[in-house]
Amino acid sequence: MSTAALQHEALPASCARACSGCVVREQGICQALETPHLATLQGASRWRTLTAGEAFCREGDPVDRVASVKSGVLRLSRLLPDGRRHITGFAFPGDFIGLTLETLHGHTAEALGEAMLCLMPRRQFETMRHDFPELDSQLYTRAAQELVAAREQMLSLGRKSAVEKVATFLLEMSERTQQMPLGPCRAFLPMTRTDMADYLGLRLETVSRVFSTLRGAGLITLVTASEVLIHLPEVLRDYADGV
Amino acid sequence: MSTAALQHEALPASCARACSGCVVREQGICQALETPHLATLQGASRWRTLTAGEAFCREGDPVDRVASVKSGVLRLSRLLPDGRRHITGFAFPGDFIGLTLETLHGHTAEALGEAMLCLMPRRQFETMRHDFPELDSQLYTRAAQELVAAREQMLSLGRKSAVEKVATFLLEMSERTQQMPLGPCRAFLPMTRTDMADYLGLRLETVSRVFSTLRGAGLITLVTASEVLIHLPEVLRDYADGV
DNA sequence: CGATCTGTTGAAGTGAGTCAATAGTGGTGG
DNA sequence: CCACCACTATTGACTCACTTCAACAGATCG
Repeated sequence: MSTAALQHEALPASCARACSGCVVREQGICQALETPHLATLQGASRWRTLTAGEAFCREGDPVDRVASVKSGVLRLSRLLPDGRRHITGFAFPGDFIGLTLETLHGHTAEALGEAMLCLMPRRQFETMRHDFPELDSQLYTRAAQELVAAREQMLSLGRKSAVEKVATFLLEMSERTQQMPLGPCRAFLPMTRTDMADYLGLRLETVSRVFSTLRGAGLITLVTASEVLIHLPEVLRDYADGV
Repeated sequence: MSTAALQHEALPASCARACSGCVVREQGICQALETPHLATLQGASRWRTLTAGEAFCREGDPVDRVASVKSGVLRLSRLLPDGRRHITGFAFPGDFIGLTLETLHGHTAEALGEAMLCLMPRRQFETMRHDFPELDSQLYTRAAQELVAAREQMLSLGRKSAVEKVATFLLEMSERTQQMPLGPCRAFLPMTRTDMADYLGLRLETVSRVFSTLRGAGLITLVTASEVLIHLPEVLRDYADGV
């Protein structure tokens, strides 16, 4: 995944529309389709750009389109009646929205910055699943991965301290956004402190305090509020596991 | 699901072994297979009885068999290095173990009481997935459901109070174990207070205190420590959602 | 350059945790 | 049949990690 895709720098116009040249072709669920079938996919899909904060869907909306993230990042959230919010996850380029087969959206999906989606009507999605059974195999694999990630997050939410949660989160974000495997480990944080808090089951002040603690311990440096250098990933890993 | 299956009363010998007469045929993933294919399934699968506390697999074990729960209940848990435990979920009759396609088990699966599993070697499972693509469709559907449940649990772990967590849990257990839709709502709790606590991100003392609170509020009665009558399910629902 | 949003830090409060004592419950064998 | 033991659940008193409330500091932008 490129920094360009993450931060939604304009995609080259030359590859626009063509599924064969799609920037997330390798990561997307559409990778399951043989090249000859891409024409079908291409005919069924449309692009849409979301501005910062704009919602692709809201909790309770009927699911009439599924989507693949081409660039940018979305936050997936749920609300309790009194307004408490929980962020279930973040959708990065290559991630698929609509995996859960619900008829009503279980989550609100909002763009953190500018983002681009590749959309397909749900009806057409179901038709393609029917016509190309290899899609279900791909969707299953993806759902299984999401399930593993969800359970990892449950462990964090249920049994980890604030420091452990934030350390875990930084390593997770570093894995999902890193483009330079060598050199100092870097994490790009496209979300606010409130978003992180709602993802980790903490308050924004607590997240901020933990950042300061980790900074004080020499484990990280905040280049900007949304970019972190991880100096000692192994030690941070120990923090994350409570060692 | 019958009380017999939940509590693992002996299954009738007459239907033993035959997939066509399997007690969880309607719930299991094998429902995707047409009756003529059941012979293949039957040849590949074996039964195994677990005694109370016995493990089907431990975290880190290689996944060399997948399993379908025929009777009894299993707890699926993970450990942090210092011994803190989190229970990710409970597997009831009809549930499938091995959905996540990992090569190493991410969880320990232990029987709460006596339990019976229908086992299949992983290799054979992969062969069947290849030979019968409709299985992947079924597995995908199941994984999608599990994902929805996992995200619901994340909301609970991340943003709900102790009372809300326990109320949510009681309603969930009532749904999964109830056999009498009419009359007073009943929940069977085959796990200990410690198990509930490790599932909800609480301590066993807190779970116990919340039970007393709900009892005091007239919402529930504890018939035994592991059987609850829910007198006012709608009010309990409000408690669960923090209303 | 002021307005607004986001992030940081401090001081005080609280929900759940910890430690500890007691009370049920179920199984075993004398 | 009941006395005993081991295990599980309940309840109380005290503590603490995280929250809440509040003030302030940076960043971003029209």
